[in-house]
Amino acid sequence: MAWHDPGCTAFGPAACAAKPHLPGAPNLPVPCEDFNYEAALLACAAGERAALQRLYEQEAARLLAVVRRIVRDGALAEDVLHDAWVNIWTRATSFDPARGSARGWIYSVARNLALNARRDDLREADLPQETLQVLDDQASLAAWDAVNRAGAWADSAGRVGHCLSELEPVRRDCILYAYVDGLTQKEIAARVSAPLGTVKAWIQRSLVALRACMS
DNA sequence: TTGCTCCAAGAGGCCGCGGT
DNA sequence: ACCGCGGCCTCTTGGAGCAA
Repeated sequence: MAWHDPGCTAFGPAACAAKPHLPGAPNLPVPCEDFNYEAALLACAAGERAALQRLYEQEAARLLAVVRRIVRDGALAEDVLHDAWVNIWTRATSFDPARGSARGWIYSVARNLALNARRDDLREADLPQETLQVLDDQASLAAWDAVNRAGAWADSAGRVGHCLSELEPVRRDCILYAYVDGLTQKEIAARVSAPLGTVKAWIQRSLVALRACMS
């Protein structure tokens, strides 16, 4: 699944078209804070393919980061994400705005698929049944959390953005390269033209600073 | 052909040293 | 005290070799 419509074209494109990138940030799609997820999802349910494209442009990068953190495998994450978009498209009609936010629903779809993929990997390792049950419980909790606490999640994401903006640009880049783009520390060092040891220290200290800021 | 084991290479986290 | 830098250690992953 690959669309090539650059930039943010969410509902009300004028509202976010002028939104600037973070200074020096990686070239990621620009998420729109006022993106109407519910309208996009309902449009998907009505068969409007362009709505799925807008959702993809809005959330693809962040969903990939979330999935990648769960499955811990880049190629598998992309497969999971592909399945997630298919599910979002085919199951959009089952979304009920009365039961939770559209964004929470989207993340619950992706997260459940990611957890299932990870569980399948672990099952291949012949894990005890009780461990698998725990993973099932975690998947249920994750879905529940995503649907019922979407507001809190958004607040948290906002705090992350604020705390990231407090970091020096080059250090913020390192964090984004590592945890959004999935680059290795070696690749990051090459990209920011800094010694590997320095990049390691920057990431380590920036994470400490982020934790302190978030707490 | 498949499955298993071993090993080398790479990645990331932690820590210490030296400079400012 | 803080920061840049690099080394060390641990863990993961992928490939080679071998046996069933």
